Amino acid sequence: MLDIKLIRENPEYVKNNLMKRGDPENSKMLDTIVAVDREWRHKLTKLNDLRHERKMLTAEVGKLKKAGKDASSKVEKAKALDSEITGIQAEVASAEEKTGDYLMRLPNLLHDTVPVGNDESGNVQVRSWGIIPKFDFAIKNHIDLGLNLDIIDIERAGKVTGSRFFYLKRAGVLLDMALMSFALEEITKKGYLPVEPPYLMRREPYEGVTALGDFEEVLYKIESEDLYLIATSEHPMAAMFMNEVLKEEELPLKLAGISACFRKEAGAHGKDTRGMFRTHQFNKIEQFIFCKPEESWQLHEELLRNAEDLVQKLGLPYRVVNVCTGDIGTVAAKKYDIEVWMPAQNAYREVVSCSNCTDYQARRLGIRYREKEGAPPKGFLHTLNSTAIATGRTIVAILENFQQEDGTIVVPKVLRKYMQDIEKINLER
RNA sequence: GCCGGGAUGGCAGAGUGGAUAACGCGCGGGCCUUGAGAGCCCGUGGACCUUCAGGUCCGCAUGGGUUCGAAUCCCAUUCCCGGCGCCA
Repeated sequence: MLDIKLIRENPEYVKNNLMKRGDPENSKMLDTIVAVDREWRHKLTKLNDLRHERKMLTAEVGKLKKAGKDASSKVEKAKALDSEITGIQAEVASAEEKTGDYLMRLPNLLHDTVPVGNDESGNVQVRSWGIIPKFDFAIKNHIDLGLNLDIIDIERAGKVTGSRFFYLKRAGVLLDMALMSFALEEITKKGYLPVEPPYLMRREPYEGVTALGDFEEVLYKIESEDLYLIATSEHPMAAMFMNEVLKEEELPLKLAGISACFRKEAGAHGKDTRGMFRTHQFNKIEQFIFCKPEESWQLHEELLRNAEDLVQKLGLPYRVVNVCTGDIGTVAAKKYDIEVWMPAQNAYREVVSCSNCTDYQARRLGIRYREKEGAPPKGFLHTLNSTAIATGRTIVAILENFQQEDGTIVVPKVLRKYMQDIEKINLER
C-alpha cells in the first residue's frame, strides 16, 4: 500500500512511476483516490464540527439534569443533530472505504533501476555463472529420467489429485529433503532464524502481504472457513508481526522459512503442464527480512548473493535477471530472478525470485519500528524476500543437468551428506 | 466443544453511564552540571482543518445496539487465562 500523504502531496510523481508498469487502470485509480480523498477530508471536517456541536449540547443537558432543571428542549435539539450526524457519517465512511479499496489495489512504486519493458522479454541479464553442459548423447527430460528411475509418479497423482501434482519416491524423497536440509543449514549459518509457519492464513493478514488478485488466481481457499493455504512461507512470516512495533536493536530481523507451498496457478493453463516444473504443491526454504528503510537495498543484494551461493554450490549454471516493469509483481519495488539452465528445455528458467517490497507490505500490515523501548514508533519497516531453494524446480534442474548416458543422476557433492551418502541415483537407490 | 474470568497508551495499572483517559515507569526536550546522574519543568496514540499560534474529532480487543450522552449497560465475534471434555 502506498502512503496516502505522498499521493496527496505529490500525485504526479506517483502517477509517473505507476505508468511505468504499463497498466492504465493504475492511473485511473490514482485519479479517483485523489478526488475521493479531497471529498473525504472536506466531509470529515464537517462531521467533526457537528460532533463538536453535539458535545456542547450534551454537556449542557448534563448540567441541567444535575441541577434538577428541565432539559427537554436541548434533548430534542441533540436528537435532531444526531440524525444529521448519522447521515454525514455514512458519507464519510463510504468515501473512506472507496479510497481504502483503491489504495489496496495500487501496486508498489518501482525503484529507478528497474528496466522498463512489457513482459518477460524486457528482463535484463545482470550476470551469468557456470558452463552450460554439452552432452554427447541424446538427453532426456526430467520426467523421463524420473519415471525410469522410479523416483517420480505423476500418473497416479493425476488419479488422486488431478494434474500438476506428483508423488516422490525413493531417492526422489531423499533428494527433496536433502535440498531442504542443505538450504536451511546454509542460510541459518548466515544468521537467519529458522521458522516453520502455519500453512493456513486468515484473509485479513493475507491481504496485507499479497495482491488482491491472488485470492482468485493462486490461493486455495478452505471451504466454509476463513482460511487460505499459503503460497509461500513468505506470507505467514511477513504477517507474523502484523500490528506490532519492533525495536530497532532487533533489526534487521532475518528469517528462514520452511514450508510446503500451494498454488492454484489459474491462468497458467497450457504452460509447463507436464512434470514437476510448475505444480500445485512444492517445498521451499525462503529467506525473509524485516529491516529499516535505509538498509533494504543493501540487504536485497545480500539475499541475492545468498541464493546464488546455493545454486553455485549445487553446480547448476544460471543467470541473474533484473525483472522489468511489465513482469515484476504487484508488491515488489525491484525483483531479481535466478534462472537455471534446463538442458531439456534448452533455456534458462526461473528457480529463485528475490524481491525488495520496501514499505508496501509493512504499511498494509501495520508493522513499524521504534528506536528503543518507550520511544514512539518511527515509521514502517521494509520487507524483503527471496527463495533459498524451491525443491520442485531445483530437482528438475539437477536431474537434467547431471544426467548420465545410462539414465542415472550424479548427486551434487554438497547434498550427499544429507542423503545417506548416495553418489548416484540409479534403480537400486 | 462446554462453564467461568479477562482484553485500557511502549510497559504497569486506575476509572463501572455525565467535559480534559488518574498516578507511575519508560522515552523525548529543557533547566541545572566540567560531563553524567539526581532533582525540577514541559512533552510523549491517530486523523483532519489551519499552519505562526492554534482548533476539532476519533481512540479503552473488533463490529453492532441502548441513551441527549458509553471505557462503563446489552448483543455478536476474535483472542488470552483457569476448569471440564475430546485428542495426534
